[in-house]
Amino acid sequence: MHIQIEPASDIPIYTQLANQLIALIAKKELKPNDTLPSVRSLAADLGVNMHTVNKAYHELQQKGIISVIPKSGAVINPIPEVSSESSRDRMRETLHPLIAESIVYGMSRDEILSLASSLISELTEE
Amino acid sequence: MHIQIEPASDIPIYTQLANQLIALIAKKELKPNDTLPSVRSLAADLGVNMHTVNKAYHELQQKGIISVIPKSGAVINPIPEVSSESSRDRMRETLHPLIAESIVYGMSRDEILSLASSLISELTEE
DNA sequence: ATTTTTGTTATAATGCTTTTAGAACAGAAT
DNA sequence: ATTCTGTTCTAAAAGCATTATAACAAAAAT
Repeated sequence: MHIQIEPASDIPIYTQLANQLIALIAKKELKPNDTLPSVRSLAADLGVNMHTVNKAYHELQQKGIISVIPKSGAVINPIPEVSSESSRDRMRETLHPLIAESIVYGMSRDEILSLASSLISELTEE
Repeated sequence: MHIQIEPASDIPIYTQLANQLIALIAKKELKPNDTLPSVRSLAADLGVNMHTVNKAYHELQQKGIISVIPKSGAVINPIPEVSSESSRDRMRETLHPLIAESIVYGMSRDEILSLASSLISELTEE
């Protein structure tokens, strides 16, 4: 499972890990019902602490993306057929400051939408 | 200047402040060449420390959005006619994990693009 | 059935970030 | 000449991120 952690990044390790797992799920390289590596083995692979991996898993669980089953392991949840309103609301709040920043950088509506479209393609057709 | 800080948020105060200033600039409620309040007066208005406001200002300066002039004040820079490649690259990197998350939540391409479009409208026509 | 592996929990230590506070400085603005 | 400005310094408190050990009980593997 191609995961790369940059210890010197200003993004916390557990967030880097969660983000890359989300990308793998979006790309369907990880599919619903697949099991994730145990926190101990993945921590060993990445050269980080068990608790750091555990924190990433629980962040994903809190977002409803995986289920952590005590004493057993972590399983990827099905991707909803239709997104929930709470998910959409959350994404709107998260996206808001980034869209504002793009505008302030001089990006046009089309430029922003093309960027988003390009990222969607990269994450679904790659 | 309608700025609202939530001290209990998990988003740092200086980031909340920077985000809201960026939104005000995107909405053209703050225009190029406008001066921002002094760090002391804004800190007093918001009930936070001078250094917290100063940190927000310097984050905006590092992003090229304002210029902090020593012993004088902070001024809003012009919005570039055309966005720089480095800005676009940075936004792409920042947007990547959020688009992935949206996909995993079951949002369709159109749903994501509509959300982005709606946020752009909200930030430019409001 | 026994051993291994699993997630959970607890404690502890370290370093970094965030926030606040107070003070002093020198240049700009009034 | 006075006030206001951003800058710099020191200091402290609180929280977060990361690592390290260790122990526990249940699931999985043998």
